[in-house]
Amino acid sequence: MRVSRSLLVTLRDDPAEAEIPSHRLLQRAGYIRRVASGIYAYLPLMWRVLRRVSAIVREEMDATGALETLLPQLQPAELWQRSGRWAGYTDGEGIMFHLVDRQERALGLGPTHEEVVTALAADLLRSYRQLPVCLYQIQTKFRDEIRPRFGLMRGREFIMKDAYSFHADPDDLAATYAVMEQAYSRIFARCGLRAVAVEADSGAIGGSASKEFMVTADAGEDLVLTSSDGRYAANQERAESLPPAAVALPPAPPSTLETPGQSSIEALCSAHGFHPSQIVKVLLLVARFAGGRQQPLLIVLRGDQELNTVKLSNGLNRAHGPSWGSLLQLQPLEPGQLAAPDRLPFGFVGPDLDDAVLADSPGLEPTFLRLADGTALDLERFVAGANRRDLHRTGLSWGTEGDGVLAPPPRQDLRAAQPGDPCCHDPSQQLVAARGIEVGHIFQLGRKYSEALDARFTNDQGQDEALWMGCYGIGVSRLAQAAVEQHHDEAGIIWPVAIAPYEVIVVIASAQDPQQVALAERLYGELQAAGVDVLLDDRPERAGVKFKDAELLGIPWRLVVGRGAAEGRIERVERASGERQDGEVGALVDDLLQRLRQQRNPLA
RNA sequence: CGGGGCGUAGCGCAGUUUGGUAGCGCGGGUGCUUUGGGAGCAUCAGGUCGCAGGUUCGAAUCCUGUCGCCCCGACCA
Repeated sequence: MRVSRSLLVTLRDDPAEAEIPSHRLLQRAGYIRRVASGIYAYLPLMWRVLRRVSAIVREEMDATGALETLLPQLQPAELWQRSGRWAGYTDGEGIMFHLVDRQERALGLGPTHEEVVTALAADLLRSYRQLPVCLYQIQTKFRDEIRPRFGLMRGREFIMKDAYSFHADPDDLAATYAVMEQAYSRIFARCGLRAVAVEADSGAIGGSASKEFMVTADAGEDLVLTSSDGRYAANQERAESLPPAAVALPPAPPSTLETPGQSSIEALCSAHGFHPSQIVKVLLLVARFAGGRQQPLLIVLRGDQELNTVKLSNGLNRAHGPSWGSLLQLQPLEPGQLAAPDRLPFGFVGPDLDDAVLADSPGLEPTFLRLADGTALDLERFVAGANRRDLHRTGLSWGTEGDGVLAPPPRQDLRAAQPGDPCCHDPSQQLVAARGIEVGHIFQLGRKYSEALDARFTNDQGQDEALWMGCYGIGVSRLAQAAVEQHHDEAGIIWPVAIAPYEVIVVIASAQDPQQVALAERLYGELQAAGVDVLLDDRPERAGVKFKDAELLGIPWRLVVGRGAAEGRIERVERASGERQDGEVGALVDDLLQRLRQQRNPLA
């Protein structure tokens, strides 16, 4: 392709709306344009990148035996009602775009395809002899994100590869899950990304085992915790760790403590010399369930620990979802929700707070659901609020009766793992925090969807049973931007060869010099004939402009035809290393072709 | 949804406090010079100042409403 004909529009200034480097660069170098919030046009250069990423994804998916399909984006509400997800995905802060057609039928734009693919499986799969099967597609997904941001990172319309596997038993599912994990590692490696697989929460999609693939980058929206020996990595939502040891509170009889205005752990510690682990803190929340129940929660944690809301939500769903409907929302209890806010001394609350503070509050259940993390329950003695303003108690303990003895709430794992915590697999290792961009997520779904949508097959015993399912996603457009986030410098993008829009750019230093033009044209033709994706910068610009653009675009190799053209000499510059070589055309090109063969597929 | 900010030429911005009929840089066209690291000079084109009401002799500027966009948070396969 000739640059003069390529609709290349680069910007000299950073676009005002872009915050992170990858978004700025993609916009500035003419790869994407915003059409509306979270909705982008992929310009010709970007489309080439996306096609190359897709090609790698296809090769690796095909290699696992998966079958490519294309499923509808417009989906009937009825399917989603059958899986039980319609309300959750469309009400309130649901993320599904939905509409009503001229016949008053409700439809949604697919944010994911479990329903459609499971309905198809129900129709097509009848016998264990057909299993396992894995279907995949590369297609645009729609999600009405609460806050789209960072360009393609969190868009409302984006390209995704999603795959769904069907199995006769859980072992076979686990085997395919392992194959997919391998395929994913290969895909990210081939795309030139440093990615780590981390244990993850399976979230709203449901299921048991789940892993996320994270591209490490400062702009990442997720916090990943890894052990320094590399044997453990997990999303913080899901991470497990050993709690750091508590500092024992010296034995003393129970007593009250004047704590004027000391409503935070820090204030308490600095005023009285406590260690945060000697204090028991109480969080008051309200959980809203699909059945309409608004349940006040009293959460007890050790003072140095933080609540992991994902663990709490999962626990609530498990214990109460069947009777109260699924958990919709978890929010702090606000004084405004109480009939008599004055009765509740926020900041001085202890685990034994009386349910009476909730009395007559409209909409709220009249009693707290009380839960305590093990770290708090394992304290022998502790400090806690006295349930009266400006007053705490010390020398408290857990038990059934006695002075200063509080009834322990039911135990549940609620604490968030933190950087610096000892690792479960080896207490001598500590967790280290890194930011990550989620580019892939694989799940063992189990039978959640097949049971809901009645996707059944006949097993080898002649019995009818629900299919076992897995699902596997890769954010294709997000992956492309994540690559930029990981590979750029001051001057612009530095594409890995495997996903670059073009592998080589031939720059004519002076388009007025017929000798330069002739040599560049010859070179351009030869490279094309050799199967190289090559750009020819034939614009009548000054050399400096073309060099800047080549760097901004991030083309891995630049061949400059300039002063040496008459002697058949050119300059070759590698974008990533900045390494320059002057030499005779033929030799430099031969060497380049060799390097390209290797760089196109680092795993080959 | 809560908090904050911004909508003025294709892009980046000034002008708004104190109302007087719109400007700068980049980019685009043309001509001359220049020609290996985002050139110089000259010249031209390009804006219903997001939109709708209102106040005023007069509104980019003041008031009301509305739409859009960005950031933080909540939220999120």
